[in-house]
Amino acid sequence: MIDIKLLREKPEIFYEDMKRRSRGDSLIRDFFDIDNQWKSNVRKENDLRKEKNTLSIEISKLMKQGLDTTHNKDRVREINEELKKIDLEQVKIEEARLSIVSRIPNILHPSVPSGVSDEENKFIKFAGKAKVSATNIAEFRKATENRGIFVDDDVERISHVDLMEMLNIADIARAGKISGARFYFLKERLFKLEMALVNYAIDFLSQRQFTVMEPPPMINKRAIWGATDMETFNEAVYKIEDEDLYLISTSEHPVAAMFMDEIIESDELPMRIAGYSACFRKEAGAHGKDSKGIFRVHNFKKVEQFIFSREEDSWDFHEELLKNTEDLIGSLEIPYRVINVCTGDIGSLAAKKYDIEGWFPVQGKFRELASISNDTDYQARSLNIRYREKGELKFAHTLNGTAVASTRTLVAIMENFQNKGIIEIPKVLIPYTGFDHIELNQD
RNA sequence: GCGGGGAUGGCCCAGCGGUACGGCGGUAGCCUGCUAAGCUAUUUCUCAUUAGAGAGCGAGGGUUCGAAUCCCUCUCCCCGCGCCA
Repeated sequence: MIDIKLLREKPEIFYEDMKRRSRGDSLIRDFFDIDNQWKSNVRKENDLRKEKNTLSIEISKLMKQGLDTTHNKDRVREINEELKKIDLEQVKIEEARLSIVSRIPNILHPSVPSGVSDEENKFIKFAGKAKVSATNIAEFRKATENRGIFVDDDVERISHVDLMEMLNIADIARAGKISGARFYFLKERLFKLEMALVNYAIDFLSQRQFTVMEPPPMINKRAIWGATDMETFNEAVYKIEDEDLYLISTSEHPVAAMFMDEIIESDELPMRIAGYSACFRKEAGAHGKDSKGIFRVHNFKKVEQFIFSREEDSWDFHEELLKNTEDLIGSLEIPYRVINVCTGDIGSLAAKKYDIEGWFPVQGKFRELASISNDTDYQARSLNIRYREKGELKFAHTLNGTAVASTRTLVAIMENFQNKGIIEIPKVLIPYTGFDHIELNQD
């Protein structure tokens, strides 16, 4: 949530921000309309309550003297009627105001590029060496602004969907039978590779000062509303029937909400936390997209980096998170590019967001593998997470970034590391898998 | 699931129908050669910002002229019992 005080004091900041997002003024103007109504009601209520309090004290005095109090009591009853009316109105106004305020996005960092769609995300860098087939070279060059390093790919590559079937390492059809589309059974070495990826990422972050943990996979409404934005909530979040519980779509949410309503001593900051969890996503807005295989699924595993920081440090930590994920994906030998996500694609929580997109040689394009955001104080304000510095309470800054997302990274490995019908294992993972390739599963 | 206890400003804690007690910590000032101690004021949110006013005692209802206090519903925590991977 944004800072209402700041909005009242410096509305021009928000008008300017909405302009950069090409979203128009109406949301901000609606806020002031309704906020003025709210203020005028508060004044009315305060006046009435003042009169009521005065009368109440008088009643107590009159009673002690044994005098008549009916006149005062009648007036208080009248006031109560009036208060009830205004209060009813005020509840509605507050609801409406909250729904407006919660739709006002975070204030963007100046370095966020302006743009309407993901087409205008800004290329930052490329790393690795991509295998690019002749038909995809133009696309690759464009996507890396001619700075991508690649070799001509003469190997005949097949999609991860076909590869999984050929090697008998996943069962999508039976998952469909019992659960529906976008579910999967992972079998044998592909399953072990997933476990290896997760364990590798956990060890990787342990060595970089992260406290590793597994959070609850379901959280209540207050926590999820505080941690997420409406878009994610509507498109991703599953609700548990008859319970105040929601399945998490990322461990970012329980980890962020972990310190809800708490005050952190400033010498405990920064707190680096790595959360590992299953992630459940409805994928409501993705009908027809990536409908085959395990690229886009309702459930996957993810290791997520999270940092609570002081307000003045968060931009440094944003770069640190990016570097961690780059080092991690780089160590897996997956070629990738980093982009600075533009105003039209960034969503409402983040003040700035980097995406790391891996090169998928079969699809012939870069696809998102990781997303690294600085939410500044926006998420912490909704969750009421503060820290104390020299006796002053401030909202913490929160940052999050993917370390590794299981299924998508598996697809990246399957597309990049297939070799004459087998899948080679990235070197750093071999100590975790105990094997160096995946061949036909005979079971 | 059953019984008992609890939730009060940043923290601790009193109040148990008549304007929220006190301590600790924080901040500002005074005092002191310095430090410590001591003294004074202040400490949440909202409206108005000049004086001032209102709200707030886990959440939501109710009774009452008046509720932290009484009644109902719910949430979470602690202790015991039961069940359980």
